[in-house]
Amino acid sequence: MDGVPRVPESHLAARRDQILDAATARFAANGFQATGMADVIAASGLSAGAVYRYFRSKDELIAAIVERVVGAAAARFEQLLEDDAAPDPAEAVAAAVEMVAELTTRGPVDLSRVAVQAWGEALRNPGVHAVVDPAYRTMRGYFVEIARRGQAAGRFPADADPLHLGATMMSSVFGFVLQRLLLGDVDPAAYAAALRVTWAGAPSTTG
Amino acid sequence: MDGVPRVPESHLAARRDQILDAATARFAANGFQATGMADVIAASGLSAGAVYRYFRSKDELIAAIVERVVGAAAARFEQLLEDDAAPDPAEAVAAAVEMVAELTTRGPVDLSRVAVQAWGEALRNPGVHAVVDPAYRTMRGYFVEIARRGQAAGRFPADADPLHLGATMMSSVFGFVLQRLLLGDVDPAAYAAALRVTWAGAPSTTG
DNA sequence: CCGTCAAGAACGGTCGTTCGCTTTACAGTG
DNA sequence: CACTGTAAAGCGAACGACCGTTCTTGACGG
Repeated sequence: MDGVPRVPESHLAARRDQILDAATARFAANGFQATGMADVIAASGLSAGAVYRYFRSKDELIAAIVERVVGAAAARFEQLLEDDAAPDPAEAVAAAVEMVAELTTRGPVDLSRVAVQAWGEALRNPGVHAVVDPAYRTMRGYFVEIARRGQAAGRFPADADPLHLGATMMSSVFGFVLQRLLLGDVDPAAYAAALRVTWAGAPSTTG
Repeated sequence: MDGVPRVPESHLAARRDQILDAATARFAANGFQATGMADVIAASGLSAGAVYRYFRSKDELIAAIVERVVGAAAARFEQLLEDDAAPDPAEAVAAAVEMVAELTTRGPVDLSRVAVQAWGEALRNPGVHAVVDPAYRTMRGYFVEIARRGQAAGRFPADADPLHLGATMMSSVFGFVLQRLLLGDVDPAAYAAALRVTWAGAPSTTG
């Protein structure tokens, strides 16, 4: 019945990535809403029909891109926890910032620009929020765990709230990304060094 | 000859504010680009022609709104500096977060939602960036000054970079705003308390 | 020769903005 | 204080452009 003329699945995935890469570049440059599908389609090198074969709507394309960007970052943080190393809070925050800086700027497009656009989009687009929320919760969960261990080691008061301690660590990452993009004069290494200074003050039982 | 029919200037300003208030509410709810002028016009209770009498374009309206929101916050930070009090870095950061939390949520619309939208918009709209950049530079300047005084008081190493120390403090504010909106489980008082814990560790020469 | 993939013209709808008209409110006048 | 001239203030239908999406058509491989 089916004459099944199938293109190798790897080629389909490559096409999908081709669209995602092109759309990521355009969205990073011009935001989600201000970028038209015609722009994305032209950048992808394909046709409108082809793009709509792989993504049913612009919203689905946006969600897929946000998922790829914040999902990759969340995966890195999860890996840090599974490695089961127990760095100082100071070291954990500084290393996380350096990791995010490297992760977002290694490719041809600055993925942190997409992340900032995703923040705004998540406030109005439930589909994007549903992607962003668990990803950032995972990342913050890493810091919350670091905070708990810090409490166990006597670096933080035992009665402090680990969730909010973790939230302040998470802020160091968000704030770095934002200030680097908006103000342009924040250097990853210098920022990480400053973090090590400000977080190093807490008393430690191990040294 | 001229019957100069002038409406009192206060009435003109009131109309302008009426438009700004309505547009702020719509933009806070739906973002700048995804909100149409028709939506703004309907919310303002005026007509298209009237709105376009006070603002020459949507971009000008957006810039005016962003200016009002981030400008008000920047003014508060400038005032803190002029008061010439020299709080601990810990106290300065915690108080700043509580001030921003109160400032953005006191009115009928959450202004921090507009701020997050402005971050994304500033990445693609030079006019918005030109408004956002100096405002946030002013706010960070407050923290940089706090960092300098902290160094003078021996709370930070003398060879640390005050700009990046200030940047990490600024991150505490950005990160609070973002996590409260995206994750929804960050409490201002508890977050400020956590900040006081984590920043209190640095050695002090005065106590 | 069937089914898949890609192409791109075309679609209805919505966008930001304009413009000609009406209404409003005040200064001058007697 | 009533009247009137005049320009600002307001209105809203209408505009061209562009939006995201669909659909017809053709090419190609099994």
